[in-house]
Amino acid sequence: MIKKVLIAEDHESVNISVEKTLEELGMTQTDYVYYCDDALARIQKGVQDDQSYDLLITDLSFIKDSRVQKISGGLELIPAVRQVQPDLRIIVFSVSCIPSTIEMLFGQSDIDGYVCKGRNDAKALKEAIETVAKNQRYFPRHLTQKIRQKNVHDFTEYDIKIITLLANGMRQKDIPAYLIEEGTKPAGLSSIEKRLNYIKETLEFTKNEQLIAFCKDMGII
Amino acid sequence: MIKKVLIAEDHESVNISVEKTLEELGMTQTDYVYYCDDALARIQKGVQDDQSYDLLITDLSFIKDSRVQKISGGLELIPAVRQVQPDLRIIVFSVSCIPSTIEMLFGQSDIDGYVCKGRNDAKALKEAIETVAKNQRYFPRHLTQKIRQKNVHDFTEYDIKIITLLANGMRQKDIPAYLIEEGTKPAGLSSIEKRLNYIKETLEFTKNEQLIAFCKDMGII
DNA sequence: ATAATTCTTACGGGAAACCGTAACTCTTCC
DNA sequence: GGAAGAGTTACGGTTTCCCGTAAGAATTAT
Repeated sequence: MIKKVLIAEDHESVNISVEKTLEELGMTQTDYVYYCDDALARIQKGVQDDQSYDLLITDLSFIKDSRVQKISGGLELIPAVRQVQPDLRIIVFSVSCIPSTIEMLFGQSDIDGYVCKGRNDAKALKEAIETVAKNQRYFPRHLTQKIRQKNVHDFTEYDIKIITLLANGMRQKDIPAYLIEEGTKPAGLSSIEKRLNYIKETLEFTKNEQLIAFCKDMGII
Repeated sequence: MIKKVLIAEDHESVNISVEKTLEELGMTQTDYVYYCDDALARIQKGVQDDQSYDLLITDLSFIKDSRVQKISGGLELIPAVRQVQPDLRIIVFSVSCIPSTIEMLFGQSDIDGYVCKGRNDAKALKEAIETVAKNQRYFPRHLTQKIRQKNVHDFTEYDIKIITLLANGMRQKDIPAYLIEEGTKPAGLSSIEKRLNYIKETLEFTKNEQLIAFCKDMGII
């Protein structure tokens, strides 16, 4: 039974409608926070006071502003929360729809639901909450297909690291030194080239610029 | 006096809270659409039936899906709408917060308000609607400062065209031919290089990849 | 332990991008 | 009409990136 819900979402407008959805489901005991640090603090307090939350609905990306935060986004928040309250149910509510990230969240962080923001997201969120309330997992329908069809490249952490470096303006030839410094392998320039080529080939891209644009669109970086 | 309002916004969850905000302001005659083409059609119909809208609240970026659209986003929708109904009030409600785009919208398209999605966006939107109802313009407060400081490069249409081509995977050396075909000037490779260099220099970027990433972040392309 | 396989790296030729300079064209002003 | 100036383009040298091949290292199997 879900009673106490915490919403972690920086967009007030989204917050409002999530709250409304919860109301419609008869869940009136809702709190909302605009920052990840606040979310973790609330959950910690809930556990301490023996009034722990039943469900966390969280975004992944949070806008940075003047308030400096330890936790910068949902991807960091979720593991932190898991440590504090392992039995908390978690639904992720985000614009980004990257199969590999979603799979990772279900696998590693054991989240209970994922809803992509977009057309019909409110209905989907409602469904998700209802499903999770029944102790089931909610997996975005259209994604089960997407994950099957492997024409979409599955970005590994390594891929994301390289692409991020490029997007930050690092020259390809300088990346090996950086990776060695960081202890990431493989670090050879050829390996990096090869990997980038492979990614571009599978996605039928010709240039790095195109890849960067794609990754930004997909919310991968 | 604002009575009839159209909301063009692809995220259902945002739509719901915008509607709620309008309700709180006593505006119950609201329609909402998830696609730009629908928005234009509704406005056209309103004008024809002599039941035109008083206010349009629109997002800028719309997710592409299976439904093919003529108008892909708010930046195209707004001028099209202006042609159909020049006196319509327009408030843009978007995540992207690029001073030059906002200035352009106020200047060229004569919009009445701009609200950035984020923390407190619902309150800001409410303020904006109230302000516009009083026949005043609503300009995001924190942006007046940002626009003053000109360290941010002002992207021209030409810039955006080139950068978009790069992001689509076109090789730099192939761009001149394309621009000549299109009738855009200057088309020389040197001019393109020079312009890209200038942009990168002012933004203190080193590589095209970085520029693409930046433009995607800012919603410029 | 050795062979086979896979993964990683090094190297080199060629293409593209980068960058400065100089020539060219077009407007503007006298 | 001619000169000055800004804007555009052409060209050449350098760097970086691209891409294929082959050598080397690590892992697994025999």
